[in-house]
Amino acid sequence: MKGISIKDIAKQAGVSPTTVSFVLNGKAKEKRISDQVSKKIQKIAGKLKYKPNQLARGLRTGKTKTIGLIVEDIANNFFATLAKVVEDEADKYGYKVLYGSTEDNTEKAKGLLEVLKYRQVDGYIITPTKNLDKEIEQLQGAGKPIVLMDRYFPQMPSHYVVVDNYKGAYVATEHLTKQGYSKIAIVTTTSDQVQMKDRLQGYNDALKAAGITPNKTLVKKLPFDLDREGFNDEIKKFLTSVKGLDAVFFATNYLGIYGIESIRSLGWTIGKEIGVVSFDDHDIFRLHSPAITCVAQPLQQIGENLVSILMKELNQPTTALQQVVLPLDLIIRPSSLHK
Amino acid sequence: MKGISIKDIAKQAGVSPTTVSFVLNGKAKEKRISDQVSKKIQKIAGKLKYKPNQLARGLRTGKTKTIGLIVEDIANNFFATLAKVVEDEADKYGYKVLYGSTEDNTEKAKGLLEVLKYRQVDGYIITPTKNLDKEIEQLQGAGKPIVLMDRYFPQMPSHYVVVDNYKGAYVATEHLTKQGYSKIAIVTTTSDQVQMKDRLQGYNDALKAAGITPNKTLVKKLPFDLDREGFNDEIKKFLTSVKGLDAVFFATNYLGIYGIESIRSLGWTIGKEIGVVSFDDHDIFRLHSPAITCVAQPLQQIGENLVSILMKELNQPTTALQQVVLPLDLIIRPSSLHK
DNA sequence: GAGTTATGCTATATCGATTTAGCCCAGCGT
DNA sequence: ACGCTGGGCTAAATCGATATAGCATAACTC
Repeated sequence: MKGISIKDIAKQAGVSPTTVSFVLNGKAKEKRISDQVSKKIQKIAGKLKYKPNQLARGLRTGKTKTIGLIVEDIANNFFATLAKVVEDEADKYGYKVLYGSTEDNTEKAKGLLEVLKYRQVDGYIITPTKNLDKEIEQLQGAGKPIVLMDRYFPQMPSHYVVVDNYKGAYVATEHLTKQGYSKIAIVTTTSDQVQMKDRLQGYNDALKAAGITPNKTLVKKLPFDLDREGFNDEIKKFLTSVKGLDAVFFATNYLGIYGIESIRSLGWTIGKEIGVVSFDDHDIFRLHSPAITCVAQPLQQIGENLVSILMKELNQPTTALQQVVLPLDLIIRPSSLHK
Repeated sequence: MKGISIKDIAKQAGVSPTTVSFVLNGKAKEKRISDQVSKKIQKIAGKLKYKPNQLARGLRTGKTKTIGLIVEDIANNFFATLAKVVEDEADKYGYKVLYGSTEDNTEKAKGLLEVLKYRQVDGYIITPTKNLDKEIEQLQGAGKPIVLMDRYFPQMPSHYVVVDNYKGAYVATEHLTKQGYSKIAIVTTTSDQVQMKDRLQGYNDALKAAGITPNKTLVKKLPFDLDREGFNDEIKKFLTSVKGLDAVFFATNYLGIYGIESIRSLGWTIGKEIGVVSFDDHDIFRLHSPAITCVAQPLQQIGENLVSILMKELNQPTTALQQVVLPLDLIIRPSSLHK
């Protein structure tokens, strides 16, 4: 039970494998194969349910019809949902997806790139970790299409699809100031990559615009690799250390989730004693009591853009960089309204 | 920049590609290659960072070191987390994973199997949809190792890893009865696959054991393909239609999530007016106020078992069926304590 | 009717690895 | 000196598809 090959069809049709290949690749006209033979081959191929062996084809053509998707953490709701969008979109073009999670670890990311490379994926969608620019440039140099997501390297030209992190954070913070909150903290990551920098900058600028002077003691940066308890401990320690704190902005969805948990275990009432806003939407934020205000990312759009750019590059590489910055939505909920 | 091939190494070492292949595949001794040559080849391969082209190797050997993972919905927390475990475990054996979501749709599942088949994956981990048994049997007949997860076909022999759904549902329901709830509804899916049947059976039997007669008007079955609004409408309609209802058991995590949302939009207080228990744990259940009692699945264990069984079958196919039923944990939280 | 062009198809090399069959040489026995 | 054994290595076939070069035969030109 090894599957039908092009030879089987050739034999049945009484022609050469070459002819079969031409016909099945739509080159019948171009290669001057008669309609008669052409139809006969089509019919036999249909009857035998012939599917070309992708390995053989890939070996010969160098195209595997596979794309590599590298995310931070596939178990995270944001990336999982995005992965599904990417998978669905890629499928429309006949591409399959190989995934991998970096856990925000550059060594793991390098390993993933290595594996995907020798599996000959045609193109990459990458959520880069810090310092991954060297490897990415190498791949680009090798002519592999790459689209970055969620973040990019400002000093390195590349295609990317990101969201307007600066404005998202600005609007979220501005919303808090307008609600009357004035001692507003931010809990963010230690990452100094562009997306987090922008969010911090948006937060700072919104404060200034409201006449509030940003204060370093109101900024807490946490590493990615803590466990749940670690996050909760750090957040609690931080929140209790700030005197007069009346609101917090969590800069990622997982920080928001840990943040809620921490605040609750401190016995504080969200929306009363402390205003809360988080980056990224999540079922939890919608269902929490009170529901949590957030800056939602347009997942469907991000995924569509990623795949469509990659496909364009796969089919007709251009020199023009495609850089998409999508707008964010502030979804206002009770967690930030009761000052 | 096409990557190093075995020929490049052969040329540099002044030997034939055959020799290189033998050495790099650990057959040096067996094929009587001298230590001298062997070491030289190793060294050159290391220096050039040689990675075998998986396509070529796959074409020749029929092994792609890739497994196909078919889940119900990769965007669902349960499957996403499991996917990550599977990915990590598979990686330990040098395998990569190709994913796909069925959306509980048999046609989509068939399509996925088709694609994975002609991508020559070595083995499959499948969350089967209804009526997928024919296709699965065919694959088994073709000698492809398959491990089913989450559910299986009772009439069809196969390897599988599932949880003790019957007992899980039994314990959850029993817990409710012990807390004094007596009019206990269940919201489950229309699926008549074994996992849902078992859960329903566990629910029914626990009621009987508590001296309560199961009542069909307390059972609501919903299809998979509703949207959020559809689920909420149906659940609300159902819950309000039952007179004297004092508790609900939601048979999957997404039903639990929609259920919470529905109950809240009805203005009922969970844990007071209505007891709630759900299958599967989820951050939402932990963080909800009140937190939701649930039957948690051992994700790590499930993933480890799936991969280890598959690897065993890949390396030394046996006739012995490996069927693992893992125990579940009832995590008691306030949503079911205040009768 | 010799030379040219078009038509319709095929033989063969190729992608990069693995695998089978077997060559060549040295050493040994008799 | 002849045959035999075993050590050390390689040529060539193979996996399945695609790409290149080219071979017949028919048709057309003048």
